[in-house]
Amino acid sequence: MRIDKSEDAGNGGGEAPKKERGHVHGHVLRYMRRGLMVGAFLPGQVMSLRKLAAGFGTSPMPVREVLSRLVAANALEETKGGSVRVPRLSPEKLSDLFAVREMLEGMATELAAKKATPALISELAAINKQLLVAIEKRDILNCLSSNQKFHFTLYEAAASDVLMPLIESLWLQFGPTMYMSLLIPSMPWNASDHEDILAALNEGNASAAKKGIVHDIRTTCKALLSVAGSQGIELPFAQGADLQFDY
Amino acid sequence: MRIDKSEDAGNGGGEAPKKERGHVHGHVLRYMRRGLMVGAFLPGQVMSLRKLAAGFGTSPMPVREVLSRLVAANALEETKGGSVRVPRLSPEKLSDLFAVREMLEGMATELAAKKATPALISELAAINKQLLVAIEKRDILNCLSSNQKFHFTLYEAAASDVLMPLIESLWLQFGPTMYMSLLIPSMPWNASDHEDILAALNEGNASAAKKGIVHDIRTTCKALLSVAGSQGIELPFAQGADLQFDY
DNA sequence: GATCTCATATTGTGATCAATAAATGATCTT
DNA sequence: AAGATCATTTATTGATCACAATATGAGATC
Repeated sequence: MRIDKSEDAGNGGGEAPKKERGHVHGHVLRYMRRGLMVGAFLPGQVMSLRKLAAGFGTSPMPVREVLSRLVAANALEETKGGSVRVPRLSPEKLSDLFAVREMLEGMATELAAKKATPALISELAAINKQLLVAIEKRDILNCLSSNQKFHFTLYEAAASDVLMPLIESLWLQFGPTMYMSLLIPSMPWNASDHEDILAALNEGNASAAKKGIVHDIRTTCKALLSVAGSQGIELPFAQGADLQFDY
Repeated sequence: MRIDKSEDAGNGGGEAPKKERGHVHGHVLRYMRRGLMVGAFLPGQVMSLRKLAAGFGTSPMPVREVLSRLVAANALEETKGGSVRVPRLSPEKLSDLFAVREMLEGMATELAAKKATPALISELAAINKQLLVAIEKRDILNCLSSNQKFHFTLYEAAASDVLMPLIESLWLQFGPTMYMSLLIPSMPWNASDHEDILAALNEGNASAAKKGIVHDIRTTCKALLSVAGSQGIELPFAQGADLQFDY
């Protein structure tokens, strides 16, 4: 069969729009997921199929599928009109979210600690060093990124393909709010719990590692709630409708 | 087979293609979710967009979106070719699944117990009565259905819109396997833990209620694993490719 | 000046189409 | 006769089209 795909190369004045089939939505999904965790999208922002498709250089169809999946993962919510937007979290929901995080990520940490290898620990230490640098420079993007990397490489070591998707769903949910909060000057940035966790992993003390993660999560939650209480979660943000694809 | 979502009847000799816009996929999604929990789909079964669309009397498009969401919720998995199928659970994954169930549903039960009203308790008691009847009659369908109803009305009382979706995701995952296992004669059917939970709720004893749920889940897990061990999870089933929409 | 109404534009939804890729079956060769 | 190759069929995927509902804005009315 194989009908000679041909005319991309030799075609001099190629008018062909270069069809390029094959699984675009995987790309888009990864991009959006990362974007949600790292602050490319803001709470309350509505996602437009056509705008996003234009941004990704594709048709609305793959984007529709991706948004659909993110809605299913509770990372996005749909309005009565069928549009999807980034949810705006109430302090209560944020609190619930972090309570569940403590359980799930605590469990993952415990499992991971029991399987921890020296290679894993040194990898985590390296990531934490990057995090410290990002904190030093007040670099929100790299701070979120390396913090996420630290947690997820740790949980990945638990090798539980049932815990992992649940944890990811939670991170997708609080991601945008987390980014918003880091914009506030009074928000404390620290990674002291990570040091404790590394120490616990070195000692092979699983329950101490778990305690460390739980403390880390609880501290973050308190910080988030305090800035939410002082300034209100709903900050006025100007860039509302526009996207930032350059990260 | 024809699902007949609404006014097919009134249309006399309707030649009109019956455009019927407006959110078909909600129907399909609810139907599929229930179907997964109640045994309409079997582990290993591959879902055909066209077949399903024909069954629902719609085009492949809304079905595609629904399947996409179910994949995102880990209720279905996609093959390398892009098809989606009902996952076949390994004993290890089943065990992991139920370990997480214990945590999440235990937490939900504890919260629910603290908010339990007499109305809720009597509702749960009524549902449990239906369950007992179903067990008596060895009616798999109503057994699964009322068991699911018992658990979910209990968890619903926790009023946590972060726990609920996670729990639903878990149920969607083990649903098909659960149905398979109930087909095995040696599988024990009982609802004794539910009685204990009702008693705990009546006493306002939250931790006892939690213990009851955890015990219920653990018992179910052991039963599932034992039949998996004796007969293997992968039973040969004939109806593989066909669907049963009539439940 | 505020509110209600209507027209416009933008959005999502569902259907159809073209094209790729996988699965299936048949034919040919060894 | 058994295995491999190739063609046919069927599957999903991405693009485009038509329609409906919603949101937005301007204009008129009270």
